[in-house]
Amino acid sequence: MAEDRWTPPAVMLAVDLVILTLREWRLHVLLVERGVEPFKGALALPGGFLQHAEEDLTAAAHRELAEEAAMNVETLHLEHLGVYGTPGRDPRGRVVSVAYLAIAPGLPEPTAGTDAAGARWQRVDQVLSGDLKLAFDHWQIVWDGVESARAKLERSALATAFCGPTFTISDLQQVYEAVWGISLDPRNFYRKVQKTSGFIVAAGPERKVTTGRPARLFRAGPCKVLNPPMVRPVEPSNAKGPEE
Amino acid sequence: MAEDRWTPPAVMLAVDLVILTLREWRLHVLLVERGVEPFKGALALPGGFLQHAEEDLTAAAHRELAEEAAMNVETLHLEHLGVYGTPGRDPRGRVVSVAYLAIAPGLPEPTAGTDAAGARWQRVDQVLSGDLKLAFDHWQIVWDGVESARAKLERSALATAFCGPTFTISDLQQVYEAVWGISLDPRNFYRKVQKTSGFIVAAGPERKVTTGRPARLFRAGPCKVLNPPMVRPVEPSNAKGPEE
DNA sequence: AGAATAGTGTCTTTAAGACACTATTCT
DNA sequence: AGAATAGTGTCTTAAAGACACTATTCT
Repeated sequence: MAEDRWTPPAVMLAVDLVILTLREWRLHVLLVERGVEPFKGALALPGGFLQHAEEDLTAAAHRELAEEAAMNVETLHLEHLGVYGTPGRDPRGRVVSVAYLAIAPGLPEPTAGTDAAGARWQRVDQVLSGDLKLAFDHWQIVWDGVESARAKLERSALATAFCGPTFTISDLQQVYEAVWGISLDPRNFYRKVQKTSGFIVAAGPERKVTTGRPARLFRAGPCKVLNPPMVRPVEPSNAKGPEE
Repeated sequence: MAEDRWTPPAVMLAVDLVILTLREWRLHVLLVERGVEPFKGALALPGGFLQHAEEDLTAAAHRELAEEAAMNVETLHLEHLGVYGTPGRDPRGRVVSVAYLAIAPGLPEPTAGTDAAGARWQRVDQVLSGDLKLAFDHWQIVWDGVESARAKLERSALATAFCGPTFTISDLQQVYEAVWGISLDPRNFYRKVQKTSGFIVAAGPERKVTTGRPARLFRAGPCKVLNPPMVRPVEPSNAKGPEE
């Protein structure tokens, strides 16, 4: 350990991206078909190695997104999700991957980039159920990303980011229902979001193009932290201890 | 980008450890005095480079803890805290550091290890206030670790882990007060913890060695997730949006 | 008129916040 | 007796859960 002139071992550093969006009221994740070995042809998260030793991690993440999915979304807010570095997770050697999470409204249809044979949106439920197999440990990364997104809806005003610039209250409710995978009472939901000051603000008396009574439109409000938080109904397990 | 035989750049990977404990009802963090350049002599978090390319990250974290603080705490549960990889954060080159967080009850007094001139507990408030300067970006890492610990107290039964095997309710209250840095109403606290099923369980009719009425002892219960969570009083800022 | 969707009101229950009092040990 | 700490009870208020009804547009 205290050898002279010892230099630390080098590892390969990669970034992986969990990009979540809502399409047809279902949560989707951006996946690419790998164009190179290993796992050539398999589905995987967009991502890749750092390009040079001084590249910033988030810069690498944005670059990979552009390269593999031709998505030049500079405004996309990437957030640290976790580190995946178990030895043996990548057959090419020791690869430590830093995962980032982004959540956004209807993103454009991606197109194939240089390193991937194709990029497309896949339903998250099909990934998590195992119907779609992913390369490496990417199933775990997607799981962690979805869990993180679900938790964020509780305390942050993130749900509005899933909608367009303006939206109706039932649009917003459908975001919660799609991400949480449950259904909510519309009456209690209306009350809750309207009394959470700064969550949503009216966006003019516009109307909407459907049958039935037209809905009022809203925009995201200035309040970014929901207090009190939205409550996610608890699944029966572990709500009560097995005491008594 | 699509060069043949291109190999990714190597980076140096380090681990850093935020070990939090409670001593004299104040939150303390384990710091070492650096024995080598850079920042020789300065205070820093325990941590260091991976030893070999196949070392597991958590294994490296435990090894550094043993080396730098002579703390062989195999049972210590380390949890991923974040990644700190801004280019330039380490004068030796591109170093990406993975930070881990551990929270534990009265840990032993550390002793100096091989790579550090000394290891000791420092009060977290003195670090966060800037009275104690830390090497690298370790101030930020400590901040993130403390924030994470504060948030964990809300939804998890972690606070019991700060106490010994048995504890009184006011012991537990003091954990919350020390970590959150506020004071709580003992009557409401009693009610809350007692009605949170599975949080604490009675540990016999034992008594305690102080003046005044002896207190009942409890042990940590089986319930790991607090539902509903403990509520942390909100600081006045951002509780309300600036609307209306 | 009737279908379809939007929006509001009320009652109940749970739990937090703010209080004051009783209980048990010690010297 | 009095000091010191432990523990309980009550009232009020905020907010979630569970309901049924009214409102506005379309065909």
